[in-house]
Amino acid sequence: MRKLKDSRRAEIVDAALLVAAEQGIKAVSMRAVAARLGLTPMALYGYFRNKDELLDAVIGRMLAEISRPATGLGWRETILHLAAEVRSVARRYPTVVPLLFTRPAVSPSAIMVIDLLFDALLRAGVEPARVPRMERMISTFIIGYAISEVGGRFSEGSLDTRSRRAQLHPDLLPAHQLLAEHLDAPVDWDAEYQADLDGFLDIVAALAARDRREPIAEPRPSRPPGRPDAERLSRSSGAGSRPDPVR
Amino acid sequence: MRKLKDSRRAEIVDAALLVAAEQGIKAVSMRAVAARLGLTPMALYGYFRNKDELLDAVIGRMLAEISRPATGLGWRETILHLAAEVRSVARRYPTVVPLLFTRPAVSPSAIMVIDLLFDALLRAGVEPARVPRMERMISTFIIGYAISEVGGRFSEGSLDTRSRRAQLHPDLLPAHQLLAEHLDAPVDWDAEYQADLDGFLDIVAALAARDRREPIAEPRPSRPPGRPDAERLSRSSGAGSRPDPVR
DNA sequence: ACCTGAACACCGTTCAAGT
DNA sequence: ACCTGAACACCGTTCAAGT
Repeated sequence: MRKLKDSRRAEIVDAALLVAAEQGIKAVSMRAVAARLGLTPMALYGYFRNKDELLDAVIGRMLAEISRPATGLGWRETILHLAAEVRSVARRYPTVVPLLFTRPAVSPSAIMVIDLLFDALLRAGVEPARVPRMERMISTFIIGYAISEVGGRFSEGSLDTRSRRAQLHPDLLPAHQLLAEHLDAPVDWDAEYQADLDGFLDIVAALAARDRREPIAEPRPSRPPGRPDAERLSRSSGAGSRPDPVR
Repeated sequence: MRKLKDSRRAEIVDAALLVAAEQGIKAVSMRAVAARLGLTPMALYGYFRNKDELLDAVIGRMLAEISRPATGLGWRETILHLAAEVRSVARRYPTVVPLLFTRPAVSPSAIMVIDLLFDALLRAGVEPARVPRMERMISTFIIGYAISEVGGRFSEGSLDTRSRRAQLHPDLLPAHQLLAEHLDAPVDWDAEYQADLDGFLDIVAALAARDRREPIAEPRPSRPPGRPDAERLSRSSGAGSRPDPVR
């Protein structure tokens, strides 16, 4: 089992990812993957104990498409890079992404991404004891948002006020009525994602400062530095810049 | 189709949820659900167009177990209540929860929960235009964290440094090496969830203040009011209380 | 109005066998 | 070392029929 040719194993995983990309995750059957390689289903069991193990490998293969951040990038740009990569991978393989939340992050590529996040947070000056949970929060947000977007949790069905009202008596949804005009507005997902993530990173910066570790000197490229607070969370929602209450 | 007895429909959904709770989501087949009711699989197709539609109803049924927050609760307690309810539902039906991220939130119970969140954010004083995305961020975190915990993304496989090192050459994981002592420490998930969520709510409060809408007077029960910042994010990680850099 | 029976085109996986 | 064939116990869903 362990010494079957690795190249064959890779071929199988590639085939599975292709099937997923082309026909959805439901189409990824041992039989379909084997057929794509001109094999019998049973051939795969020489390389994977069962289908779950194959799917774990598919997740790893997908995450392996995340490119390493360029060396010399600051901690903030590193995280933004990784977040953008996750997003682009999610769009490339939308039906595979939900598996990320379903299986533990055990593949080498997943662990390497986590290591890069750890490293970035340490460079940000976050206290080491706090780094692991900070990483969990950030990656929960990044993955959660990616899945929600491609998986349809944010899609029309959930946004359209009219279809909601059609299902429930309006009186049961008072807040929806108050927000009606804002619920049907088109959403710029890229901007929202970017702004929310920026907000997170401002918090990271604030925590790092609080930890009294010298944050790596690193100007924020997109706006003047020195305002490590939650302001970014509101950026793309149309409010003008107002005095900042937390500083 | 539309006028088949609603009670029968509910029986079917209940049966499906029971099968899921007892034998996992994979065991929820049209055949198994039907058998539990003494029916033929084909009987279900009178009530649901297909299996996906049944699963959507199962999600709705699960969310219907979320209890309404008591009237008179403040916005903050309302959100904390809902978050705690999602968490407890997730533990009750761990294998069903991942479906939350897979299907749009279209069931009446999902919409009602969202309406309660909208209402809480409005009462917090958040500008209406900003409420929908604030809701998306909060519920992404709440659901994402719930799934990660029950679904195993945070489980041993992903936390144990030793097993990671066994897979990859240590030199490839420099940050893991630096953090080794903190990675094997036991995690109090409840405390982490609570603290992170508190951090979010501090941000909400800060944004509301910035929006210049009068926040509903509402003392924070768990600590002195008036510090709407990111501090809570670090609460349970062992750092003593230090001067707050953002205020 | 509600349900069944038979059939079709699929699954994952085991076991034994082939080269 | 690598793969196949046959078989088992399952799937979701369609169609026609029953009461």
